[in-house]
Amino acid sequence: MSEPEHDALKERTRFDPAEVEPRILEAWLSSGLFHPEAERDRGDNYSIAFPPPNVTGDLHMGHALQVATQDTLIRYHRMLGQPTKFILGTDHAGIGTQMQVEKQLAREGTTRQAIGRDAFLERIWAWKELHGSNIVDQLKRLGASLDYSEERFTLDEAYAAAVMHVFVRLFDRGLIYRGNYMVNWDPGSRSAISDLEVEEREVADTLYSIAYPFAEGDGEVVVATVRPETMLADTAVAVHPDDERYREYVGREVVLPLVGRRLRVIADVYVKPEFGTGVLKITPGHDPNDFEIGRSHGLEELSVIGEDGRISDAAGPRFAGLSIERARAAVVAALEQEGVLRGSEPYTHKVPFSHRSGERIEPLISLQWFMRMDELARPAIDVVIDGRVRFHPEQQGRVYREWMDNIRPWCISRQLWWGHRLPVYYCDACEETYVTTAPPERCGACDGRLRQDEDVLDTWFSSALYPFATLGWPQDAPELRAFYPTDVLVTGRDIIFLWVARMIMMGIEFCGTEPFSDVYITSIIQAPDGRRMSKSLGTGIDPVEEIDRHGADAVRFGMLAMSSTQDVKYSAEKVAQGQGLANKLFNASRFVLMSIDPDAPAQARPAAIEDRWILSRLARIEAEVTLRLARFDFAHAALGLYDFVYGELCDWYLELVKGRLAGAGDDRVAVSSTLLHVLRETLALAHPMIPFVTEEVWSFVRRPDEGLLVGAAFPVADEDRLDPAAEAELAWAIAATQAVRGWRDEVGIKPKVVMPVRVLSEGHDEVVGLVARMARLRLDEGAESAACVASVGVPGGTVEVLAGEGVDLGAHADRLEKRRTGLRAEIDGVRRKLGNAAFVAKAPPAVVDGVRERLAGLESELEAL
RNA sequence: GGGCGCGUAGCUCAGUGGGAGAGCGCUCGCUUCACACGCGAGAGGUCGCAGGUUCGAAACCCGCCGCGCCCACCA
Repeated sequence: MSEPEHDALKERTRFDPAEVEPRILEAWLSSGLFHPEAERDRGDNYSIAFPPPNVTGDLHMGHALQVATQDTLIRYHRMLGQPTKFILGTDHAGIGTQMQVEKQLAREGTTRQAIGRDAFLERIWAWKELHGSNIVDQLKRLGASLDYSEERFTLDEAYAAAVMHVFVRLFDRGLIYRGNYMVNWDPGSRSAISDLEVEEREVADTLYSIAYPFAEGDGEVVVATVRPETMLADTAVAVHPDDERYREYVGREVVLPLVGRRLRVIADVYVKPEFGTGVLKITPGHDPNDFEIGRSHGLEELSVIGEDGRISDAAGPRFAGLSIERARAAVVAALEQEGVLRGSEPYTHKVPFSHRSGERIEPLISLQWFMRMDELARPAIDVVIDGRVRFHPEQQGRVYREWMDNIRPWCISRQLWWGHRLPVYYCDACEETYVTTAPPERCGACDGRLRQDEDVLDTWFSSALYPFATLGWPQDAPELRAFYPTDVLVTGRDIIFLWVARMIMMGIEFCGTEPFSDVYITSIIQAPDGRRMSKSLGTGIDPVEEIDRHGADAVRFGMLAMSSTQDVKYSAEKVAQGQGLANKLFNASRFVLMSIDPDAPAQARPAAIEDRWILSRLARIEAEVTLRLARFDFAHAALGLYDFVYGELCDWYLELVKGRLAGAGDDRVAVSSTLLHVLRETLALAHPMIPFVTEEVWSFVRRPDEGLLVGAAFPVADEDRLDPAAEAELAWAIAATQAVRGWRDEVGIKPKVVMPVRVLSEGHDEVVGLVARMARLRLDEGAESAACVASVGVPGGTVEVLAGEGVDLGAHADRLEKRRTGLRAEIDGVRRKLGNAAFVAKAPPAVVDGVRERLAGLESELEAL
């Protein structure tokens, strides 16, 4: 380090993320290290496909957590020397994006229908250009080492071609088909949505009882319903076949009130005799269960609710055009008037709502495109069973299998404009349909004009191809060969079915192999009060604001420390802890750089017991972090690092060697060498987790021939440096230091006073000097020189305090007595344990010996007092 | 209805068979020549409740109480 550098560093008493981060980021980006060349085959290459954020969205805490974990893995593997690719892409997010732009249009007093499909799509693309780069800037601020040079978008030409290719192939295989089925209709987005986009909410409704008179006029049956308005589309009434009460009714006819239609009484095992009256009205057009029953009995399927969520003309002039709520009130009033309303009671139950628009789902029969999933699911279940895909935590694999075992057809068409339009063409003149990526100009059968299907695909259909469509599939691209399959997929629990399962199915189907070997499921970050983090609730916390406040390293560390196998509340304290670590590491580094011999090489040169100790501890933390990362245990990796830096490196080692650094001669060179070595290893060890501060400090400690830390080697634990003897000695020294400090504090001896003492403790000659330094003691070997005025118990011995200046003993008698009482209680407990014959006989000898040793230690301390 | 998870210091959470821990907060002391976003020392816990297994349980088993999440077609 040059003198000006040295002086500049001296002034920087705090780590300033706002000043450092842009500089470091720029260095990384221009280094080209985020972009691996795809020149080799898969081999030991390492890749992760970052879950594509919505293109017009903002970074949220879930992203911050995912960046922290994935980028830690990516940086770690890059430092292991593996060609490493962190795949970047954004998602067009069909419904979400379209609805945002529709809202914008609404503010302008127009609609997408009014401006037309082409103009509308232009508007969305313009919107995307405006907002799309935002998310990438935010990812950079977190330090995500994504391959920014190859950013993908799910509507890119090449990506879209992959989607079309998949659709046609699955159609040709007979897995994709078109048909009239009951779907979840979202009146908000005016589109069908899949089962997975529906959420159930508790709603307080009313359960109405309605009498349906027999056609012959001899009595009635009473049905119960929470949706009286759907009675207008009833086409049957059902009872359970074994229900004695109604057996004779089966086959008879009732008259539908208000409408006058005759309905057959049918028998079906679906009906629960114990619910309500045991008679169920059947509305195949507006209820999923009734739809199934209707199909199996060949019932007519009537529809009285339109795609706008209002009563349609089919219901007749009396109710047509009414909203569901008003229609319900009107129907109930009419039923009452007709004298067939038999009762009503409050009823709370679960009702489906659209996850996207928040509106209540209308089950409707609709002509849609579906995909049969059972055939694709089978091999995707197998790869999880035989361990080729491993879930972390494991139980998520069971959740996955449970869902896959019961998988149902997927409604893949959406009545939207923003997305991949179906490669399906209909002939205007005849019945011909073409499903192809290369449609002919005109119909091959009748030469009629072709018209493309209006619908687009569910966004998740394209997302399912993400790990290979981003790498150039279906072309035989070098990137695909080099980086598919990817290694780990990191995402939240909420999209295991929506995304993870479908990627596994599609990866196996189209690439012949599962798209990743490990699935790490992250926590869902909740607001500090335990509620969901969301903008609408006002509980959201913006990761970028947190970066502004605490720095990117702090946010990353906090996220890693928070990460868990279950949902976690956002912890500002963990982020602050990360900020503390970054600052601590920075300042410790300043101290090292300003104190060491400038000519000392970075190498382990232990010249004293504390050197052997820190090298041993370093080897242990290196092994631990490595193990934790391999197990996706980020919290313990981060917190273990924190403990090492604070609890061992800074609190003890730096303090222990200050005297030697202030000295001269070869020992100063030796300790400087070791210190520099330990610092460099620590920086490299910490870099994957807190990259900015470590890269910044690295610029001061790297050799002229070395590049950025991001491209340096990850440290390997040196087992030869493990030194249990040195660890035991330092453990004693630390305990002794703390005992003496505690005593001094209690008795009120001023911190500056150097207290004369005599240490009576066998076998710690190598470290008593260290205790003296740390506890401000003067070791008085001349035993006769001063009188012993007090004694302090330390493990396995005692420290006699001698008379001296500043040694004013006040309340120490109390303290000693307190300590004695505590010791006696502890000794009693341990003796009782040893007196238990069963314990001595049955417990492992090592445990018994350990307890005996502990007793001996406690006894000698008590005796010393 | 089925499944999963959680109840440990004031708060947020580690610890999963042998001496109750961390961060934050709190108290006391310290302008110690890296850091006051600091350093040192402390206080604070019937480990949800009740049984069981074991020489030994915060941890393993059973039950109960409380909280959360996921899945599921009872109108």
